[in-house]
Amino acid sequence: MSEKTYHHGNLKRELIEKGLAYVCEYGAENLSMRKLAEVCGVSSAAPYAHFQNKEDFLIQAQRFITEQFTEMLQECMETVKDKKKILLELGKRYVLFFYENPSYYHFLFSHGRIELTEYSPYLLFADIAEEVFSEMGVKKKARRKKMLALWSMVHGLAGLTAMKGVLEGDDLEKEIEGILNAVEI
Amino acid sequence: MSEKTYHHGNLKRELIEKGLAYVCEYGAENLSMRKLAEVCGVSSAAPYAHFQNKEDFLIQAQRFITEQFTEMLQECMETVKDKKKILLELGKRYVLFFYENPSYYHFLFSHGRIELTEYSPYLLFADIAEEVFSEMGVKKKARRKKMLALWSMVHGLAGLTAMKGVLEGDDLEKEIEGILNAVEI
DNA sequence: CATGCAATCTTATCAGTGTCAAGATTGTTT
DNA sequence: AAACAATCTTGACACTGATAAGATTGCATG
Repeated sequence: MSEKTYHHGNLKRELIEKGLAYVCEYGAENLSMRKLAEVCGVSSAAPYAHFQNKEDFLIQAQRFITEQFTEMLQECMETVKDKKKILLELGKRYVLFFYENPSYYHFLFSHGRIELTEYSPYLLFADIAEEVFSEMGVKKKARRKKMLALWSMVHGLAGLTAMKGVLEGDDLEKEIEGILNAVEI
Repeated sequence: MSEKTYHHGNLKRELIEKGLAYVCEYGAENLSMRKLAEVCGVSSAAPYAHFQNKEDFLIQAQRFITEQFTEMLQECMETVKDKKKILLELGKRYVLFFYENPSYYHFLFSHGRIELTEYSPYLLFADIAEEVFSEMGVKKKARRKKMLALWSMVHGLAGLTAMKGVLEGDDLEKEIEGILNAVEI
């Protein structure tokens, strides 16, 4: 495990994991490829065997988080049987995911790097929302509006909680629930 | 005006203005102090007479935008007489402000640089919202929840529109209005 | 097994960046 | 006019992203 061999063996994966840990601790703007290489005990040019450039690394690291986010939402969908409560539950998880790692929110949505036109897991929530509204018999135009309103609220609340000092309760889950329930959609 | 003197005379202001223009065109991550100095026709160390460091420059540039944002909201408040429509109108302006300059949204909210605990103009919207709810007779606890829900939605919608491809209509103003009206607060 | 190939890693090296110290130039005050 | 503070330049340092050339290794093919 800790043998020093010429070939690292698992560098790409370790770069991403250590990189994300670094982002969480020191912020994305302080992450450098060289420091990252050093942390992984490898020369400063080694990462460029796995990533075209820094931008490419950041994109792949974002995808890594994105996958976890998607899995979390999908797992949530399967556990919640009550179709009526599913939107609330998904929203709560959406917000909590980024509350637990505020750095991820900034890291993901900061640089306009993420395209929302193509399919992206962040649309997952939007898709589910639209589906639920559809089952509730809401018509297409209104459905899209409701979906965007809900998605905006959830995404916005995630952003606000990722900033300092907006939400501070002992029972955050209840607090989020209360906010999301404060509007009639 | 375009005389080349040793003392620039208005450098601090020009650095901020040209800096923001640069951010809008090429993105905040490509802005460097040296390039900025060059654009202003001044040596690379000159900016450091006006700003402690890059971070300090960014903060002051953010304040510059923040002031415009605040003025815009306040002007909006004065023109709209109907108290019931004021929240919708403010929300619309909030979103449109960042739609017109998506770079500003990323520039302002990306780096966790902005503290929302202390008084910040972004709380202005929240403050007004809470006031309006208060006049509507909503009680304190519920009022706060409604306020946060509305603020989240507006702020989130601003964020989504600042990304590519979420909102694309001929009449964007109507579209935003429709979305904000899709929920009963 | 050995030979060759492709992947991986290292060692320079380059241009660009943030930042500072020292000194030059200027506006302002006394 | 002289002194001072503000402003700007030059020159330097360490750090960064990135590339080219070469070293080391795993693996497939004969």
